[in-house]
Amino acid sequence: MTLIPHRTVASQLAVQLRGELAKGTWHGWLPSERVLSRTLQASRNTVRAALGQLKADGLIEPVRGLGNRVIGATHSTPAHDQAKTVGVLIPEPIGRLRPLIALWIDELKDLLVEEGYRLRIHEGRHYYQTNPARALERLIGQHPHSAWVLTLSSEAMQQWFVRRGAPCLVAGSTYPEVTLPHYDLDYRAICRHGAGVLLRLGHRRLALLNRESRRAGDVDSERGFLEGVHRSTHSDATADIAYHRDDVESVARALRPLLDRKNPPTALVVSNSYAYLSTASLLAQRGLRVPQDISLISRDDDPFLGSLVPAPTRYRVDPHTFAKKMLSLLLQVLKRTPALRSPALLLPKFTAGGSTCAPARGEG
Amino acid sequence: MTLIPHRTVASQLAVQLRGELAKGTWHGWLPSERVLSRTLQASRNTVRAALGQLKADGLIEPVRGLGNRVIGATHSTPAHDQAKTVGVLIPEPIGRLRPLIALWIDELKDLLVEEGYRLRIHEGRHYYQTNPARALERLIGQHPHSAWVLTLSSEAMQQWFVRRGAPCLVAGSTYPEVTLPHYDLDYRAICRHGAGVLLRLGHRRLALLNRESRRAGDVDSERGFLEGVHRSTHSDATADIAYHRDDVESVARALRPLLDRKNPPTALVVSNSYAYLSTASLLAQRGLRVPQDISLISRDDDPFLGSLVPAPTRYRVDPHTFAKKMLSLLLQVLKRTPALRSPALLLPKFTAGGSTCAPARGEG
DNA sequence: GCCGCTGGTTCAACAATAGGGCCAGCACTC
DNA sequence: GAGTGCTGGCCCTATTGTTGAACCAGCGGC
Repeated sequence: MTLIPHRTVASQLAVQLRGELAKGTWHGWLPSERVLSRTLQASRNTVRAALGQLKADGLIEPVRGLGNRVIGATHSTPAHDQAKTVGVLIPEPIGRLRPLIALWIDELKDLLVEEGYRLRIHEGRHYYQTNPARALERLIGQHPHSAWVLTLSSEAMQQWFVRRGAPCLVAGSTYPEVTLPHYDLDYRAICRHGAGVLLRLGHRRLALLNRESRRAGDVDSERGFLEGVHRSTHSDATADIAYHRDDVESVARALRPLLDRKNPPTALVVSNSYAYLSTASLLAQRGLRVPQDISLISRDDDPFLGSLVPAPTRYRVDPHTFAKKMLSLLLQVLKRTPALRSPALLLPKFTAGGSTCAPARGEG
Repeated sequence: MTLIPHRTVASQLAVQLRGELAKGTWHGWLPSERVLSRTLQASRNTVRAALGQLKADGLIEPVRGLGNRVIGATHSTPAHDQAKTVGVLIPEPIGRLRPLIALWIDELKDLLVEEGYRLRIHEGRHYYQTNPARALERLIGQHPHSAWVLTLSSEAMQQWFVRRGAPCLVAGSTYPEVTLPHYDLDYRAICRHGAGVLLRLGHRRLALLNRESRRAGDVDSERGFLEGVHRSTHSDATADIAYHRDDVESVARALRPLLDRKNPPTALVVSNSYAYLSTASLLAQRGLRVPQDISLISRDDDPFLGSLVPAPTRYRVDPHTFAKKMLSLLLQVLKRTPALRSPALLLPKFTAGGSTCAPARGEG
């Protein structure tokens, strides 16, 4: 079973118009949009959406007051028979990424196949270094994909793609002043909410175990967490932040000074579910019990968290909905639909687990 | 210029479905509306609208509780230009499978695309029930794939495929007297080796926390584990076996009687890395420390195990090599190469971690 | 200046679709 | 016989695509 590719009327019209252009139906100028709207029996808005795609392909050039000029068929539309591929940048082998990320990338791959595109995964730490220009320049020179998807992207990467003007979609948050289309979880809201949950339970010494990488989502997490604590009605509440690098050792290093204090925090919010695993097992090694001695919230979700005891209080995401949204945005990038405004962020569903409870008496 | 006739998605789907019916794609019953909705990537409402048109044409007849029956058209000319697709059977949504399994399936999918085949994933508990004949018959009637890949397959499934003679490859071990091509890890050798490692460390009361499902690989695990203990030079060594169902509660139920004994085991081998997570956190809840109080070995590997402290002693597999081997076997099945004898099993690499040590004095 | 045409932009109203939930009927397991 | 999990049938709401209209700025001819 093969899927029908272009479902919207606008896309169907674009296909049809492309065909007419190729046949040489019109010389010099296209019929006016109002005329096309009548003959094609579609509203002018819809016709304009179709014409927008042709314009993006360089087939026509609209001139205000005159009409849509047919661009010389000198080049046989190389943009059209270009290999329809999309590149995805990831920092690590897909097997080392969090399963949830692998899941939505996988699903996006399937969805793109149905649209006639192929997804190629490019993995490499060097794209994520402080000055990735060389590596990226070489990459997109070697792999002429129709568009790029950036996961876990750094600020330098995002800025490079803006400067370079290569069609791209950020899977994650963008940095201030970076105007790329993007889609992400609302980490700010998540961490603000998490702080509120812990405060309501009676905790007053909170800490966020955040990632050191300073990615946009992590910065947002930090902001949200601090907002949640400081804008609360509990002026005696304190918020600490410690940083890890996703590996066991760095989590241990981040955790140690917090726990060695005279008054250690009674509740932690942990970024990255791998780090949650490390945290939970490190606490167990120190003889601390979750949640009696310390409450835990996982900012991120992953299937394996469901096998832990107690079940982590966390924010659950459906990789399917994420992939669908990424697809629709990606198609906008690919078809260069003009009105590409990044949509609202995804707010995952809070799931109370057994890893949180009120602090021990005298501790709050 | 000709107008495009069917603009709504529902009409397009109706046209497409009519074509499939005429081709004789389906025998007896259409795929369920929910499945069609997924494969056609349209909402069930839209699919139902399309099916309504077919029903009005008398092509299908919906039966509540059963499905949409194909009327007449006893097309005995199926699969003329059969789509080159391969079906994979999995018991649960791919997101709930172990990440390592998802990884090799994903990689196999990519490899098959290069060979011109498409991989379709069919998920459902009912294919794994005690008598799956009905569900399987219906499945392969609805989805005429060129070959099938069985993961986590039960004995009844394997026997059904043998009887039915459908081209198929078992990703896993086969049961005795089932002569299907297959490829798997050598669980018997793994568990025999694991028992030997623990015995050499000085443990004498060992236990295997095995899966209840009695899948071929689990049966092999049990045999290998018992061999490892009983054929050792330590005649005082004991081997217990407890069963879990992959979920937290059943792991807890399996663990409790073992640990409540007067002389609980000092070392465990755990099947399924999710169960390893559950075990580790349940032990922590009881105040038992790994490895000082009890040693753990994970029979299975998965990326998230690397985030645990202490690092689990385990047997590591590379999903890439597994996928490559699966591809070559699958191509033999697809091309019906006569000499198809299943190759040697894959023996993963033993990796000593921090979760095993010699038993406490007086315990061994 | 006027007019009538062109594309560019915005808007509210509407229809199609997506994505749920809930129900009754059927087959299988326990 | 109770329980589970599938099926189609039906309902609801949110989102999205589409419509049809308005108004603007630019161009050419009168």
